[in-house]
Amino acid sequence: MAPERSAPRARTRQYRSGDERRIEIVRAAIAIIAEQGLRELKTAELARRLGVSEATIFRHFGSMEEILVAAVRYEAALLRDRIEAFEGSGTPWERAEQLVLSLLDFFEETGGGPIVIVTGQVIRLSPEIREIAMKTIGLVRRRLAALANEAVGRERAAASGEQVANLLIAVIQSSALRWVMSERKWPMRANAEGMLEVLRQAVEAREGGVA
Amino acid sequence: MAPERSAPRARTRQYRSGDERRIEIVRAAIAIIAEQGLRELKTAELARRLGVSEATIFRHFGSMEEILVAAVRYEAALLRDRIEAFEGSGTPWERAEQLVLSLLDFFEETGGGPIVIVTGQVIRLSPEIREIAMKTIGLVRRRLAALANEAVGRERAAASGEQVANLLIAVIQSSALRWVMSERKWPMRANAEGMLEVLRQAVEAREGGVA
DNA sequence: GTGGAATGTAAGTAAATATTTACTTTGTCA
DNA sequence: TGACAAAGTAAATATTTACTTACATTCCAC
Repeated sequence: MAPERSAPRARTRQYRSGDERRIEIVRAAIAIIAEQGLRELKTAELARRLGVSEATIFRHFGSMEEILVAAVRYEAALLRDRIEAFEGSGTPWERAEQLVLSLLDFFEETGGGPIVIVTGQVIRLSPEIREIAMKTIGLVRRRLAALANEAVGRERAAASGEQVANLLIAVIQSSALRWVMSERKWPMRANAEGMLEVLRQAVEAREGGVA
Repeated sequence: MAPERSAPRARTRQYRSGDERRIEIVRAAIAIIAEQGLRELKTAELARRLGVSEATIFRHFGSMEEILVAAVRYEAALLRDRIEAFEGSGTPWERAEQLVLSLLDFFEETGGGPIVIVTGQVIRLSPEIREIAMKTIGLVRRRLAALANEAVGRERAAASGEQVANLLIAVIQSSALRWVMSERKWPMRANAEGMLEVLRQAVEAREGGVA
């Protein structure tokens, strides 16, 4: 039968451990930012989503600012783990492509959370948050640059590998942005695959190259 | 000599025509978003920047929402004009490169305003704003796609020109994001030039191509 | 099973923010 | 010149928002 007319709160309190609750809060915060934008992140909205009172949120965090820092830390850690766990197979270029696509799949799996870091949406919240975000993007960049450098071949100037890595980051950011802007209708993976195909030709041109 | 200790308002009222004032307001709004992010856009901050009272703002706009819509419209129009005015010279590919760099220069000249459209920062404010922003990006994309298609050559599948255009958009977005994230230290133009050089090779590989 | 610690919340409060009101100053044009 | 419209504002008001307090419930170690 129908539950309640419009239960303002779950009838029975949902007790959680502090750690669990903090993670719930952090994930809800990221979800709101990813789905509705930073402006819509409010304590009331957070409480509503979790089905708890606003006071509960402040039992576990001292301020909104703390929630934001924890949220960005949390997403950054997820992203870092994903990158470090990545292996891939085949040629360096194939692995670079796989990494890009794997990250985009990851964005989609996790509801777009890491996108708020990768597209700089949170960067102006505080210097601390900025640093975490920048460090994380730097990590992605270095990983891609390593693969790109291998793919391009060592005889060429190292700079070109960096530029290919920049392009791969650009593909990630652009695909993510288009996904968000299209209200998640435009698939990131398909979007990226088309661009990667073009890039592959540049890399092959370099390999076969002038030399 | 020193003006006032900390004049809370200009001693003499600054009268403007309604049209002028509305443009001032709209530009200040965009400047705040571009420099400090959407969260920092407040009527008080807007009034402070313009040296007028908050009531003045509401004489010219019915609500904050209206200001936002007007601001996005305004920036979109600037961007559209810039694209339509663009000519360029040389081969189609050279002109495509020039257009990308010209847009980045434009972002910098105008204090980063159009970036809030191109990187989707305002897209979730309202359906109306979303539509304006999407339309504008679509315009950029089509212009680049036309040039890219010419550059790639007609004998190849039309899809590839589209993909090259997507990459050019990606270069624009990524360069702009990096500029914003670096607190405007990382130069957009230099960043993009490196990537364009790599892309050129892909296009040339296509031209000379398998055929 | 009990008592203290952890978790939860209803009902606040204070500050911030958008918006309105009632009134003043300035421009303009007949 | 004077009167009407347009622009400006100080001082409210209404609402939203982050955060607190005082108390209730649940967990868990003993």
